[in-house]
Amino acid sequence: MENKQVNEQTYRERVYKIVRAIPPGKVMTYGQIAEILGEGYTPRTVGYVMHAADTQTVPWQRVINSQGACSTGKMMMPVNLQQKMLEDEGVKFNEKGRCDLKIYGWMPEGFEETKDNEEQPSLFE
DNA sequence: CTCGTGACGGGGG
DNA sequence: TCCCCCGCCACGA
Repeated sequence: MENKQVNEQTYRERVYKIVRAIPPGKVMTYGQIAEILGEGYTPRTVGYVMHAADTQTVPWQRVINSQGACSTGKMMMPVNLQQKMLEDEGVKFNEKGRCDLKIYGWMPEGFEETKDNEEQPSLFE
């Protein structure tokens, strides 16, 4: 392709692509996404990117912080909105507004912590 | 070009 | 468990 813009996914779109792949009832953390995308990405920047996400085409509610809680705060809408949307998908939160990442946490195939397996380049890079 | 900001994370007390 | 501090990097002013 001569037009590089087409082939070159923008910094943000790489994040969105992963978010769109998260199945309902599952969640991912900012740090996890940053780690999958590799160098150049940090939890901070992933959050920044999510801030500008198109809420109509990206399941933004499935991205939460490493504590298992919604970090949306009160900046955009009722804090409960994100949590409520997730609960509607079957994610259970405790009184402190946290869910169990060991249960609801999700990762694209081929990334399962690579215990004794080598690192896989990634299907999202 | 520089500066500040932010949907974060992890370590330490 | 909670609170504080520091590092991280894209992006707008």
